[in-house]
Amino acid sequence: MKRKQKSRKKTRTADPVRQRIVDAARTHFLSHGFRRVTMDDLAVELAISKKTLYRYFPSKTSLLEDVLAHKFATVSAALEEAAREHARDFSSVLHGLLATAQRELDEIKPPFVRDMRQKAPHVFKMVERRRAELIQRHFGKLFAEGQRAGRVRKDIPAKLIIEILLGAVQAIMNPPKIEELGLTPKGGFIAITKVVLEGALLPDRRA
Amino acid sequence: MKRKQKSRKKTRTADPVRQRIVDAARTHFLSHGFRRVTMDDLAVELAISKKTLYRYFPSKTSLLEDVLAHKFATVSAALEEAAREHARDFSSVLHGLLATAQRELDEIKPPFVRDMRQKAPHVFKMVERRRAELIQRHFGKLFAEGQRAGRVRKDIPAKLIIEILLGAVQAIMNPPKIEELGLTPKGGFIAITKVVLEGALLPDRRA
DNA sequence: AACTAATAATACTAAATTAGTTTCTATCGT
DNA sequence: ACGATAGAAACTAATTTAGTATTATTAGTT
Repeated sequence: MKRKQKSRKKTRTADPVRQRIVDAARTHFLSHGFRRVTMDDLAVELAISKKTLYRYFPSKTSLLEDVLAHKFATVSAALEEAAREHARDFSSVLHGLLATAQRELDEIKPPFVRDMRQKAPHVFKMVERRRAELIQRHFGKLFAEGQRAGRVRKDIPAKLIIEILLGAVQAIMNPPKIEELGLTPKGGFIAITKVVLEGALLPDRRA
Repeated sequence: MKRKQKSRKKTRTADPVRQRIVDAARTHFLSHGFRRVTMDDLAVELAISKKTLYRYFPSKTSLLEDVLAHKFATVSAALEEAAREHARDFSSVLHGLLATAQRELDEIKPPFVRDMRQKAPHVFKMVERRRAELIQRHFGKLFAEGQRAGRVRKDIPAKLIIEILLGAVQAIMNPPKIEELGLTPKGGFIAITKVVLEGALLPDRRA
């Protein structure tokens, strides 16, 4: 009898041990890749036994699935929160969304992407798809409104403008570049959004 | 006879392929650890065959040795250069040395240290020893002069003051903390050196 | 064209590592 | 004391990896 019958509604997400495992796995998977992180490593780092690890997750793969699900949920919530918090005007919301996206996406390092692309193409596709959905949902709405309000040019797909912004942020907002350019993190965002927005925005007709 | 003619004064170390290998290995070893970087990974990344890799280095261990030797040489040269460049006054030199040390030491991430400590204790000891030598050589001289000149208090070992400084830099000068504190990288250094120096320096008697 | 030297690509092997299981023992709340 | 849980460690089967050998290709030289 392996199954626990007592509390079947033991909320999957609220178990603190489970949460600790997912957190540690997320950190290491995303920064070092899936292959490179062993279950033994995780157990040692968490100071739990492998047995306990496997009590919470039947396999390494299932742990990865939970990590990804959790990560997407976190990012989506953070983007929503950012939009709500900065809901003053277009560029304010955009700024908040970009900063949040950068902060969250920065955790995903090349080794992880390489691992997924190479050894789990279906997972890779899924990640790409969900990334696109997230962008569409959180940025797309903003830009669609901007276009309706005549604040954003319509001759270039909003999706493309968004990717240009994200690409610029990804390229600039890393420590060496920041230092090289003598910026603060905040200053970097301001500069990027200023540059791209003043290229992307139509002249304000209210003036 | 076919021979490289480009720089004859460096015939021993100037092989560009060898240099590329050491560079890539350094980056990956120091950031992900020794275990987690495979020779196949390196070969693929460098777009060379394993055969070529093993033509330049007889074993993975020998590659590690070269990486470490090269790293120490680089750090030492960078510190010398920093001291020369900022050779105006005590705090200017110190500032330059700290910034350089931070930049160079930041490449060495926990997984590498863990690997060395766990699987190659003698290498770990060697690294620690050479680190201490470097610090002694580059910082020690500066502080000894400072003490002779009556600019640095003598009742606390210079070595300890230096480690306090380095510890503070290590603790503060990472992106999350920098952002959390709303600093620029440069501003962080200025704040740290100011705080610690004004605690470490005797009042200037010329006034 | 033939020769030489270097290398990419690939396949291979022996050794090491790892995902997942099992056994044994200790702890803890009831 | 009981029953469930967890740590520690040994274990196994499957995978991975360091290092080697083979072959084919390229480029320069004679």
